[in-house]
Amino acid sequence: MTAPKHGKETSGTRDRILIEASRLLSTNGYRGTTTREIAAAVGISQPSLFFHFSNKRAIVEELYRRDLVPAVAGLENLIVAEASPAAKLFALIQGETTRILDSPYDMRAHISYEALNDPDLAPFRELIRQFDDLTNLIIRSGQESGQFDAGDPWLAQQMVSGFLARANLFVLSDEVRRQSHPEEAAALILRGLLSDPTTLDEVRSEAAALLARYVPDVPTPPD
Amino acid sequence: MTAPKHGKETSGTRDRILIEASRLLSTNGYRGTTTREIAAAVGISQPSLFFHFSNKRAIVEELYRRDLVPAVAGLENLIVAEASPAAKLFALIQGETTRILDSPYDMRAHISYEALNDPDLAPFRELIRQFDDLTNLIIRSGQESGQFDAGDPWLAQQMVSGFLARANLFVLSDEVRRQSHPEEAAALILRGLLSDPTTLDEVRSEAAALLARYVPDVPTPPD
DNA sequence: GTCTATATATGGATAGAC
DNA sequence: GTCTATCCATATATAGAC
Repeated sequence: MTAPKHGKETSGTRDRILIEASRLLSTNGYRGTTTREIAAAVGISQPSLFFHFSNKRAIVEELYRRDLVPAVAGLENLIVAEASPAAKLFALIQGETTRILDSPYDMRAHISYEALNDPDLAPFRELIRQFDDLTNLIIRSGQESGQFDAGDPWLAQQMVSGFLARANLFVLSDEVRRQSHPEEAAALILRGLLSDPTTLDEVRSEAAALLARYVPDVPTPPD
Repeated sequence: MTAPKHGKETSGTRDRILIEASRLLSTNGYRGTTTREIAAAVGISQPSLFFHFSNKRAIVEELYRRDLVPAVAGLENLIVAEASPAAKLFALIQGETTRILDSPYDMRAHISYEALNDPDLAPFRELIRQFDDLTNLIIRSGQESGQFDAGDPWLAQQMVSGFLARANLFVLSDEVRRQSHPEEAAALILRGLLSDPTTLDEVRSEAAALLARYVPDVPTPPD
């Protein structure tokens, strides 16, 4: 298993497989991406893939693990923090957008859930559901406290999740500004939700403090 | 070609193929959906598909044509209408969401663009780009007139497009309310954009008049 | 308009050498 | 850790009967 001492540098080839696979999977879909294509992109022969991963599904599994586990962990950290719902939601949108933009993997694929249709990947579909539920929870508590306008919390959650899913597409664009866009996106959505939009600046600074908490641990893959 | 007299009732089997194919394509992706599966869902043998469509790609082509052509046509109608940018954007979000919810086809697939990766489907990718550009145009003109807050128009457009793409996913949910949600979604986004949120009700009624215009023609497929 | 039979290609994964 | 050769399953599409 060549366990690394310093937490980084897992294998080299293995990481390159994940990166190239994420791009191909996002572009051509799960069954549309062949192991030959992945191998060619990495620069090894097709059977060599199976030294690093037991099968094609295992590659996707690892990608979703690296993408979703930190996302849910970060959101859980936000939930339990001491802050107003608006600040939590602001930090969620800003933090998630930043995380997506900084990720070495191209996770556009997860927008469509196509790869997740495999029954073996059901646990990850469950993680997405959990993420959506927690987002919903923040919105509802904001509505109950009066900080958010009344309205269907489900719809507001779809708006947030829809934007975050879209953020995975930003990797394709040269228009994205890593520095300002995550915060601007959060402000745009919060303005739509806040009962009193003039409180946006308070929310923003409260969220800035919270964001320190939104630094998910990098999980150690068991494979 | 058995040209229909009354505009409806194209073929029967052909329509059923499109409906079942849209579901399967959205669930399993383009290359993940086999012609055998589609045929089985329709209740015919696999080779019988090729009587109605020359090949698998032609099915996807027709689906995207039926989905995207009305969408762009409706948006173009809105653009040339006499109304404020905010009213146009409101009508766009409400109208598009309604159209998506009413569509007989499950177009979740187009969220990921996966099927569109085929070079032969490039024209439809172009249509999506056009739709996004027109949306961007409305937002920019609203910012220039001062009706919308300053901010990156690209980001605001991504928010709108992200939500509309997400709306394709609503077919999976039993939480969606066809009547109220399209309008509520439009209001939520507009509140985030308007310089003066108190004008939302004026915008809403201006949009209601516009929506009559947002009734795209059903295109006659050439195939 | 739908069927059975089948040609032909391509994909995931293994065996075993180096 | 990577290679070549190869097995076996599955996919699209065609041929031709009914």
